[in-house]
Formats: sequence, C-alpha cells, structure tokens
Amino acid sequence: MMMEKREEEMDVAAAAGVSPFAADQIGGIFDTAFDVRGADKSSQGFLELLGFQDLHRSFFDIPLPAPTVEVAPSVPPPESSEVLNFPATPNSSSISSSSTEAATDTADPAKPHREEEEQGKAKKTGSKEGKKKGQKRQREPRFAFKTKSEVDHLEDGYRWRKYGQKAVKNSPFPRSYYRCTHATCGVKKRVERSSEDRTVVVTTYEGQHNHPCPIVPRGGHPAPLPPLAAEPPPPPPGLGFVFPSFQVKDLHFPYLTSYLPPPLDFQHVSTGIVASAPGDRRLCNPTADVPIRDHGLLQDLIPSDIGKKEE
DNA sequence: CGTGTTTGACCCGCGC
DNA sequence: GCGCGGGTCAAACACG
Repeated sequence: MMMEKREEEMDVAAAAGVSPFAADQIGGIFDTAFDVRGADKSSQGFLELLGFQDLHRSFFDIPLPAPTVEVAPSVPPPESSEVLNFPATPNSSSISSSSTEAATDTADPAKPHREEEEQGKAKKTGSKEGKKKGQKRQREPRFAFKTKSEVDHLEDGYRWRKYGQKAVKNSPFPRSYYRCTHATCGVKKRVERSSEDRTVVVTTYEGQHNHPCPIVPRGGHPAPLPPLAAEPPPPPPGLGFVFPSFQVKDLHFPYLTSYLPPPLDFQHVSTGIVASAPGDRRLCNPTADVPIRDHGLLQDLIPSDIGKKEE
C-alpha cells in the first residue's frame, strides 16, 4: 500500500543499519536477508520464494545489455527479512531482495495467492467478504531486486502479464504491475525505476510460483539448457545476468546460497560478484528433473576476479 | 483468434 | 471522515 516502499526501505535500512535514505545511496550495500538465519526464519529459500523450489539452478537471465550483479558483504539482518542491495558501480547492476511480511507469511510456501486474488475480486465487487474483518490483509512474501538495466521488464523465464501501471509519487517513472500468466499461479511482480537512479530497475516479486518455469518464448518451445559439458557461449556484447542457484559456493554468492538447502553450505562471504549470461538462458529451469549440470555455467560467465573486484 | 498492453476507473488502507 | 496514494480490474486496443 501506500508507504509500502517506504516501509520496505525502512526495513532494508534497518537491516543494513543505515537510514533508508542513506542506504539508498550507498552503493554496494547488500544486506543479507539471504543469510542463513534469514532462511531459517522463513523456512523458505530465496529461490523457493520465487517459485524455484524444484530447481536450484540458474536464476536470472537478463538478455539485454548492461546487467551485472554485484553483491556486497552483508550485515547480519535483524528481524526484518526484507533486503535490498544497492548498486555499487555505474556499470554494474545490483540485485536486491526484499520480503516484507515474509517472516509471518511463509507458513505455507506452496499456497498460491488465491486468498489475495479473491480478496481483490471481492474488493472489486464492493463485497466486504473478501477481507477478513479486523484482520489486516496478508501479503505474500516479497523480494525486491534492484537491477541496473536498460529495460524495465527483466526476463526471468516466467511469463508475465501486465495488468496495471501507476504513476509513483516522488518518482518520474511509472510502476508496472505484472502477474504470472500461469492459470494457477498468482505470483505478481512490480517493476519500477528508481527515482534516484534511472538506470536502476526495482523488481519486486510477490508470492511464489507453484508451477515449473515455462521458459517458453511466445509461440516457441522451452529453451533447452546447454549440454552439461558444453562450453558456454561467450556472453553477448551486452551482459545479462544470471543468478547461480548452484555452484554458488564457488561463485561466492552468499545471499543466494544461504537460501539454498544443504548441502550448499555456503560459507564464503563475497565482496562482490558480477554475473552475465547469454540471452537465451533463463532464470529457471523448466525441467526440474534435470540433474544439476551447469557446473561452470557461471564460472565461465563470471570472470574469476570479478568477485573480488568490488571493494 | 489468442495473447498481451494500455489506461481510466474503482476500491482499499493509512495518515491526518 | 476525508484525502491521498497504492493496487487492481476490465474494456478497449494492438499485434502476430
């Protein structure tokens, strides 16, 4: 609701130990809601929350120029499970995650958003039954990512239908509302540009996918993953970024790994990471039964020294 | 024709 | 109670 963003920022700031406003300006700050403790609290991994419960593999793929991902050292998160990270360098993209109410709303990860959907419907019809009396409307866990990107809508492998756009107060850029097109999936996401840095796209996921990732371009077929041993193609001129969901240990991707189930006992605390990926890789894997196999995917995509580059 | 986008209206929650 | 702003709906429209 209104103030939501502010609340998120407040949470983030609290997590980072800085004021929301300061935090928003601090490049490279990456709070660790993706800390192991955070995972324990919610009993839900980051990927799970995004609907990747069955595939801890590749994560994001932004087939467009620009994107890089930077992860900064983290500060132990307080109660809040909402996190944001901020861009560290002009040439990098940052991702952040936030999950307001995540701590209290993760009891049933598999449960989609029917409740909220119906509440919305009831709301539309003017019925009061859509909302439980005396009870605040519950929200799905949310995760926000700040991504340095030229385009607003980042390709993540799922199909989204835009259902609204609103001007945002104190921001020259509108906020777009997307909903997963899968019939039984109520996952939503909001996409907006940062008013402070127009190159930063803030994507907020709400809810959890309860279906495999389609990875199907319109009218196309699911994009096959590269063969296990295949040499990953070189990144396109413009970089996309991919969230490694496995091999993260090697990739020093603390905030993700910490949300991954064992044995991905991520122990490293990275100082930064920049990931890129070819255009047709997707955030999720459509075939969950495919054994983990992209060993080296990101390793090949991510220069080994990048992880240390950010100081 | 199916799918996705645009856009104005509507509703709700919150702060005052 | 009122106004503001966020979030959603759904008709109209665009496109392949």
